[in-house]
Parts: sequence; C-alpha cells; structure tokens
Amino acid sequence: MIIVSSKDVAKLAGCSQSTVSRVLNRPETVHPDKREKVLQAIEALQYKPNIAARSLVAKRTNTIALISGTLRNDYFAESTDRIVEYASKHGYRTMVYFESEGSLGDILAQIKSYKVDGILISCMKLDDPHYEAFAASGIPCIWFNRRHRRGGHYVSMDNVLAAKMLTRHLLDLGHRRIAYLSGPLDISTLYERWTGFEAVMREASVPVRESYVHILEPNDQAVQKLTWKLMHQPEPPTAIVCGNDELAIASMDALLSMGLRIPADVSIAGFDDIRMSGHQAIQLTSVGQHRFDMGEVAAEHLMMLIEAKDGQEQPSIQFLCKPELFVRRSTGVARTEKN
Amino acid sequence: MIIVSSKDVAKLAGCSQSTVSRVLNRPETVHPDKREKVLQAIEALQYKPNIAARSLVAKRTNTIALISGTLRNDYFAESTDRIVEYASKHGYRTMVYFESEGSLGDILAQIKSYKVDGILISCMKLDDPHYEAFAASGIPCIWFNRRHRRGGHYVSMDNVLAAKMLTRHLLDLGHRRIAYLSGPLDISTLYERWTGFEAVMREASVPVRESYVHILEPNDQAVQKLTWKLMHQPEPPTAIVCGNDELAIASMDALLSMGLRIPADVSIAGFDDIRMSGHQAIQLTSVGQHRFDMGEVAAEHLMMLIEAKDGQEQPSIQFLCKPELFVRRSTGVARTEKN
DNA sequence: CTGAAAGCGCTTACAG
DNA sequence: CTGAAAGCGCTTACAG
Repeated sequence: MIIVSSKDVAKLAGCSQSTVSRVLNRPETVHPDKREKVLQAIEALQYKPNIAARSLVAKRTNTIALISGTLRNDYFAESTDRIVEYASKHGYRTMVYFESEGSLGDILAQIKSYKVDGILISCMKLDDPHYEAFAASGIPCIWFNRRHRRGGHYVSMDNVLAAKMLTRHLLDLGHRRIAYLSGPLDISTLYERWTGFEAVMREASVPVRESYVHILEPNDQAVQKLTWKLMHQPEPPTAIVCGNDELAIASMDALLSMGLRIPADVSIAGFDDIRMSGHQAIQLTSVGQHRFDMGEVAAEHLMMLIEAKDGQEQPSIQFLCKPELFVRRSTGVARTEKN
Repeated sequence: MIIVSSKDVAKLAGCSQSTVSRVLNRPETVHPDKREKVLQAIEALQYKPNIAARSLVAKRTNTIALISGTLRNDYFAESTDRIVEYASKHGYRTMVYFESEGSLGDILAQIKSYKVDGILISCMKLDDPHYEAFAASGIPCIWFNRRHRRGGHYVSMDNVLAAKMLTRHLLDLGHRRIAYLSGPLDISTLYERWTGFEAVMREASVPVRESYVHILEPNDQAVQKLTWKLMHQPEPPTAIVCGNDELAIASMDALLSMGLRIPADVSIAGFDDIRMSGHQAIQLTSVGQHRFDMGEVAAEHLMMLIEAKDGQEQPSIQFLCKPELFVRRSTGVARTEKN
C-alpha cells in the first residue's frame, strides 16, 4: 500500500510540509490562495494525515479505552453502543476491551502502549488489586456501573437502595419464601444488591434460608441447573430475586421449561431494566434507572477530565443515581401456601 | 503524564536504545547478560513501548477496524463480541465503528488515517457507492453478513434459500395470508430474503397482497405502528415473516400488546436465530446458522489476507453458508378462516 | 504569512 | 553481539 504523506502534498502544491500541516491544523494562519492550492493537492492525492505520527508529537491520541463486561449481557451492549457513539460525536475513537480478553493488568499494559487519553471501566471487581495501577497510570479513569472499594471517579446506581425497593415490593405482595440468585459477590453491584436484600429481610424478620441462596457463574447452564434445584426442594420459594436482568431472563427460561407459570407459581425480578425486560413476552419486574445512561454520563465526564487535564485541579466525580422500580407482570401476589 | 521511553531504559541499563529495541523484538540476538539487564530496567521503569511510534516505522498497526450494525440488534452484539475476542487472541486490536456514526465515506477516511491492517464490514448496502473506495484503499477488506453487489471477499448466508425454507414452512402449515415486514431492501440480506419469499409464493400461486407488505425503518415505533395496521385490516394475515429476528421480536411485542395469541391468532417468524429467539417466553421460529459465526470466520480470513499480503496472490474468499430452519412455537397451523 | 529545523519514540540496515 | 545514524510522518517553535 502506497502511503501518501504531507511531503507529497507539499510537492504537488508547491509549498513546504509545514504549510500543509498548518492548513490542516490552523487554516486561518495561511494565505487563502495557498490554502486553496494545498486543499486541492490533498483532494487530488486523497491524502489522509497519519494519526500515529500525529499523536507521537501531539502527545494525545483522541482515543479512549472502554473496558466492558461481555456484550452477551444486554446491559453492556447498550452502554457500549452509547459510549462509542457519544465519543465519536465528540471527536474521540473508542478502543473496546472485554473483561474476557485477559486480566485487567494485561489490558492496562496494552492501553498504556496505546497512550489513550482516558479510560472507562465498567467491570472492575470491588477489591481488584489492579485498581492502584490504573489510578497511578496518570491516565484519567472513570469507573461506571461497578465500583471499586477505593472509590475514585465513578458513576453508579444506588444498588443497596435498589435492592431494598425490590425486596419490599415482594414482601408487600406477601412473599416470605424468597430466593436469591446472583453472580459472584466480589462485584460491587451484585454485592450491594445482596446487602440491600438481606437488610430488608432482616428488618422484616423474614429468615433467608440457605437453600434459597445461590451464587453462581453467570452462564445459561449454571442458571438452568440452579433454578431447577431451587424449585425442586420440599418447600420451593414463591419468589426469586436475581442479581441482574440477564440472569433473571435466563432463570425465567428455566422456570418456563419446567412448566411453571410466572407469576402464578413463582414471581421473579431483576436489576438494570434492560430493554428486553419491557417486552410483552417477558414483562420482568426490574429496578434500574430511566433515561439515565451511566455509560454515557461517564463518557461525558471523562472528556471533561481529559480536557481540563493541565488546567486547575481535577473535580471529583462521584455519581450515585437513584433507582426506579418498574413493576411488571413477572411479580404477583404470593401463591397461597399449600406445600 | 510522564512518558518513559526506550532511551530512559537504555540509560538505566547502560546500553544503547537499539539494544533495548532488540530485546523487545528479537531477544535472541542480544547477549543474555545484557538482555537480563534491559529486562530489569524495563520492569523497574514500567516501560511500555509506544505503539504509535512503533507502527510509524513498522508500517503496520496490528489493528483491524470493524464496521458494524448497531448493537441494539443482538445479531451484531453477538458478532462484535466474537470478533473482538478472536482478534485479541491473535494479537490484533479492534476499532469498532457503527454505521450510525456517519457515512461509510467518513468512516473510511478515519480508518485510513489510523492505517489499520484490515477491515471487517457487516453493514454495507447492496449498491453502496463507497464500495470502490474500500476496494481501492489497498487495505484488505472482508464483507460479512451483508454483501455488496460487486462481491469482493465475503462471508454470508444463502439468504434466498433461507427465505424459501421459511416460506415453505408457513405454506405447509396452511398459511395463505402471509404478511412480510422488513427493513430497507437496499441491504443484501433483506433483499435476498424478500426475493426468496416472493419466489416461493409465486411458485405456490399464492398472491402477495400489497397491504401485507411493509418496508420500514427498523425502530420499535415503526414496527409497533405497522404491526397494528397489519392486523387491523378487514382480512388480517395469519402469519408474518419478518426480515430478521430483531424485527420479529419487536413485532411480537406489538402483537401481544394487542391481545393476540401467538400462534393461535397469528404465526410469526424471522431470520438470524439470535440467542433470544430460543428463549421459552419467545420461542421464535427462525432460520439461521448453527455453530457458524460469520463474524469470526470473517476475522479468521481477514488475518490470513493480512499476513499473506506481500506473498503470493490473494485467494478469493467467498463463503455462502447453508441456513438451518429452527421451528419453534411461534409458528403453528393456520387459523381456520372465519373473517 | 512561510520555510528550515528539531524532535516525538521507535526500528532497522550498516559498520564494526 | 552492539552502537551510531537514518528515517517513519507529523507538529511546532523559531527566524525571517
């Protein structure tokens, strides 16, 4: 592939390389006639400035890194979509990394090599030891969705409150045998949700039975298996709270396969209010935020951090937005006890 | 942010910059003792080579561009996930672009600036005028999912056949009043599916009524509105074929809102066999490919093209894989005529 | 308003 | 096995 450089443009336009560069960066500083000639040469040669060379000297790449949970979880698909679009609209490219690609340490090493201007992370564990490395990298970072215990800049939801709202909703419907299905609790969102659930259950003096609680790896097989196990005990739960909608929808799949009716036989609910939860065939009760995309808000503030970088001191960014409960058909009055 | 360069490493290790570079690129060519010292210095300084500088001289970036349809369509979420992971595993970074970000011309301009090693495109229109520019860019390109009329390297499904299989399935169930809901027909997949549908209907001498066919912009509102319109005519269809599962699931949402039962009142089916289609609450009949991810196959071959680049002539990559029909509960015997 | 020159951080012949 | 030097394509003071 032949690379057209600014030197080639300069030759054709009959000027110096510096002038070509100026036309690109501060066109008002070059004489209109000359500018026109350069523009024509650029067009004629289909010249595109080499970003690598530019960022080498400019010390900025106009690129941000997004480290996201898997797109198989709709929550991350939605936020990734929004972030990439938002960044693009504001002149930034997004390099997307998924947690499945390797340890955060390896990913950070790569990111550092690319000299991105900023980092968005939605999938760091609550006590992930790599936190320090990110914080010390000198690259502006914002955590969204999942937080780290140390704090830092973050945009998240009040997940404790969210879980309390959801749990009270189920108690209000008369449920007492409530099960809890969750992914690993070393993740802030899942941990906080569990905490909120437990707190309300304790307040209400409703015991949380051990056989009703399952912490699992979030894949369809595990959900299938544990849902089955949950419902095949002597006294099965009348309601299931899932750590997020993705899990809830998978569990719902299992419940329906078993011939159970929702909510007649068992109620189910989740968190995040992903798009599918509102579908008529799903109608999953969920708690999330309406009209507030954490990813986009995080991107917006990341750009502020990047641009204010050399200026005055950095503001501290800590958003904990209020959740909303969306009651749908998947939760109903507790089935009359009759086991 | 302080940038540690290979010069700093050289100073600490007491050697030249070239040696540092050699340790990184061809460690076997430097004396073990010296190599060890350099490695220690790299570790001590937390040195990460600057990718921009490297690609400037190496004339390759180990980066591919993926231009994808929106992640709001699960098909694209699934393929993006796979591609990024596959590329990562093989030493390539992926820059993700979405068609919504601007014209393909603008996106190509950006991509050229980044000097990516290869391009994967899943969202080009059948007669998109930018095709030439991509083909002439000198950058290896593979089209997957949607094809361009000119061909080029592509990985796709036999969509005509897919539509024929699906249509015959509905005819076999006794349906004669079959509606067709599709996104724009300037997209190969949608165009070919429509073609296959029409061909089978003609063969079977079943007229395709004009009021049963709607071409729409694929957003929830449009689907909602047209589904409503479809079912509120004097003789509503007994089955609806949708151009893809995303549309079908949205239309299903509308049907259920209207109080219709699937498939008792109306059957519905789609294409792509996305993950959600298999969910017990959805059970959408669909035609797609099992165990064959076009995105991943495309990525695999793109890397072959990139690596064979300077070698012998390029092979022509043209995959048209066979579809499979997944019959689920959303299609059933045609309702007894009684309008 | 414009050009020559230095330099960003790297790799790769070229000598030795 | 190793270092000095040239060069990748750009931007940005510095003179004029």
